[in-house]
Amino acid sequence: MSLLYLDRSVAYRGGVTKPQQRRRTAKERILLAADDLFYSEGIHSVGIDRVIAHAGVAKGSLYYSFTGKDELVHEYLTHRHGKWAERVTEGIESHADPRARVLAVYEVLGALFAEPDYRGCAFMNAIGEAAPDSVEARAAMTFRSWVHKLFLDLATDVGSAEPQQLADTLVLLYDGAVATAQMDNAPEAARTARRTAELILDNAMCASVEADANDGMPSPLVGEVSETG
Amino acid sequence: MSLLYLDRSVAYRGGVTKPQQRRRTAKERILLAADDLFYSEGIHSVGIDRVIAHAGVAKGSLYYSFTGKDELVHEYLTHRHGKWAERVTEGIESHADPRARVLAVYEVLGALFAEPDYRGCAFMNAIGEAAPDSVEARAAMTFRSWVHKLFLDLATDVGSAEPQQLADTLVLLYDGAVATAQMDNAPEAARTARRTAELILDNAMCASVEADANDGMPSPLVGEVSETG
DNA sequence: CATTGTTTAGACCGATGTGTATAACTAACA
DNA sequence: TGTTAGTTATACACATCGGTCTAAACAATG
Repeated sequence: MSLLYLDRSVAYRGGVTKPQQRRRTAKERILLAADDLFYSEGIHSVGIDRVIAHAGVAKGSLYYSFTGKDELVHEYLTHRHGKWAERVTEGIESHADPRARVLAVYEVLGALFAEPDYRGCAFMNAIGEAAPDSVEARAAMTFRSWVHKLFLDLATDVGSAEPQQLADTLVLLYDGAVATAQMDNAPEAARTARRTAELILDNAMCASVEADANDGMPSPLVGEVSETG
Repeated sequence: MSLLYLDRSVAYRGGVTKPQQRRRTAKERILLAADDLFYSEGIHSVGIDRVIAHAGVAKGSLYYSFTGKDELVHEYLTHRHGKWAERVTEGIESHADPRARVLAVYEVLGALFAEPDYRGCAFMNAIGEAAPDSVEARAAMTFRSWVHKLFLDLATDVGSAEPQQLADTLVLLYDGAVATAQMDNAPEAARTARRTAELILDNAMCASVEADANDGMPSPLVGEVSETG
């Protein structure tokens, strides 16, 4: 099939002036295909034969570009992480008010949930089918660190008295929205999370004011709760 | 190995007077092994050879008791559903006050998260690695219906003005706790969820009172929120 | 005792899994 | 022009997958 190669030659040269038009590298196409299939069907459910078929690429190209499926999985997850972080950051940076910046995260979530092929958090899904010390688990840990830092920074900027506690709650609302949206196919979970976040923010502010006024007396929000477990 | 059969004969007879001591049926042991392995390592990651080895049972016994892996997966999930529903119901029924009954769910969650082998929601994990129209997806739908009915009933009993909206939020907190606890290995997520639920309940009650007082004016909780997605 | 339902061990099947090997071709570049 | 990196097609090795089959042993019951 010299036609394919002709196509490719055009693509390679075009990269200098119009990089977005060039034919994708085999590695890129493999990663795109893996992203598509792993996310929509699960990592263990998709064999490399499916991946290369979907990418329109020879098996040799996969093992030329990646050491094996593990590395492909790792790059799939880091790719997901990067794209999502970029998207969330964009949403946050479009607002100046600290409170609006917090709520922006749930609005980005809402947009994500509305996408027809939304199938939950890639890291959550990956962890659910992987061993504790796997590539998936490690990538998920990195992702979670990012999530926590994100919300802790936002909670700090918002001026909460207990930024860590506020951040924990915001993370919980984030995870809840993600999980509910997936399991119930319910994009409106983002709204529910956002609405609850507003309530939490109001109360966190209120609590800090109360704490100032009450001279250190623990507010209801901060007070210890009896837990059975 | 006649020893094995001797063992089994003792077990079978003992069933009448001391049913808890009898040797388990092959089917029971298979289901237990499947429950253990599927939950801790994922369904696709565990082959039937692993299951029968873990159960200490011959392969023929599996296909004598189940039509195939699909049926085993189905029974694994319905078994999980039943056990969890029982546990939650117990926790709820130990309280009379409607508000305490709601919070009891998050206390049961806290106890679950504290178990050393907690690895998230079996249905969430199953869905994450399964096709949209699979056995897993169907079992998950049934489970989710139960979850929603649970919280809608609780929200109604608590006397909220908008029980459906309250229920949606409680479900989101439930899912958030489950997901956060798994991904961060953070059992304290149950507390965070419980604390937030208390806040929501206060506000829901407050809102209904306000609604009565304000003669139909929408309270902040009920008001529409601008959503981007 | 004979029957019936349950369980075992193990051989076996075809399909699919990841990964390797080879030989040829293309494209870019020195 | 020759070299090298990237890519293709294909065959193959080897393990594991879900599942079938058989022959035999055991257990409970009538």
